[in-house]
Amino acid sequence: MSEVATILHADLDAFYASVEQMLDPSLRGKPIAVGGGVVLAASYEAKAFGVRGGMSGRQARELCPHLQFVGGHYKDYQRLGDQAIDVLRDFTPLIERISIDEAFADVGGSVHLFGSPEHMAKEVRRRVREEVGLPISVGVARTKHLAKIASQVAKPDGLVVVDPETELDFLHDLPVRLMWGVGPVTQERLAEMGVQTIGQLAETPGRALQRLLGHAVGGKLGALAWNRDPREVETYHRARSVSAQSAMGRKPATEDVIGPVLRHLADRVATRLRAKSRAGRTITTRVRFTDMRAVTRSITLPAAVSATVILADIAKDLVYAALADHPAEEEISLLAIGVSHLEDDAVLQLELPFELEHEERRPGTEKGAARWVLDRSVDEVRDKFGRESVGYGSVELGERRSIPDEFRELAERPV
DNA sequence: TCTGGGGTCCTAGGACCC
DNA sequence: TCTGGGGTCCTAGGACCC
Repeated sequence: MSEVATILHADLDAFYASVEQMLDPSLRGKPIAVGGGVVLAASYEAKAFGVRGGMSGRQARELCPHLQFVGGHYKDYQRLGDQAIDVLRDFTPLIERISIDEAFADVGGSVHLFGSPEHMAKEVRRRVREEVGLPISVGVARTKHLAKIASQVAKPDGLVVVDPETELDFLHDLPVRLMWGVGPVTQERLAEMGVQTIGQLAETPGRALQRLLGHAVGGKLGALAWNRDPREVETYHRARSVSAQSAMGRKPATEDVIGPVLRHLADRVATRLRAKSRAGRTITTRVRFTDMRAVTRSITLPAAVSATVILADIAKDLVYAALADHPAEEEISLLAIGVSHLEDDAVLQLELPFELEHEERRPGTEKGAARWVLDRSVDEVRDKFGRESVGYGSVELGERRSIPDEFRELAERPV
């Protein structure tokens, strides 16, 4: 086992809110939130009032009457997030980006160039502050799990280095909620057993944990509590599914609502699949009712699909199947489409001359091919003239969506 | 004036095959 | 006729992450 702490976890603080405060100095020092109906990010001044991400706008305003909601500069989020991670890249190519504002780095091979990991962490923080203008917290430790916890402990705008000699002292007094994989439900289940800290978790017999939390979760948490984390920094990652969803507040479950929304979602998902030269065999839809209960329906096809119209047609069948099983529900609050079981799309990669050979793989045969050709030309026009130049579903929607499409793209991971 | 959006992984039961 | 076990795939639902 490596005895040196070489893993960095860097995490921009209150990211969207910090960007807004950087761009508009009049917002600095004030409680602000990015979002509207729901809080996407809150500044530390707002967090002091108990405002948290994911909270409804109304609830946030009750907690913090002077809370100021600011519009999202979505393009800037992407640009500045990239810029901050690029600072990390100056120290090592071994970067695992987890999201727009967060990444692991293994600097073990860079010590002879740049000095100790702690020194590099300080440099990263200094440069991100000076060159990007944003606060970033960094944890340094021997494992990813410890580094991630360390950066959380370091927030806001701090640095925590976990000495390999004192790892268990660091870990065992912390609440279990800080562990990767412990959410509200698991925290509550553990609390019922009297387990509040990671140290108490480590003292709990593995069998009891697995009985309470299931084989996988119980085993994983037990290992982490005993400070065994075998994970390495992974620089390459491929998506296993692609999905899109649309919350609708409260709408009647009728064709004039469902049709346009599903076509729009299918368009988003299928366009992204084709851009990655991928297609998927399993189509999943989700319908959420007004009381927040949700049902899913899925089907696995013999061949992978990426054509917009085919996806929309299948999704529609699945949604109506779900609704047929819940005849009492007259209103819905969300629709979603997902595609998984992804494959590289040979047709797309080889282009037209080889298309006929592969046609039989696609449901609908020659119709499928014709749709694919149409979809590709739409993709090309949009590449040249912008997404809105060709409408599909979105035009019919004819209303402003609460979350702009640019923001949705931010959640995308590299292919 | 309402609870966003995009992902990963796990579990459990059933179908089907050997 | 009843009885067994193992493996794989599919479907529905959940917990969790950012």
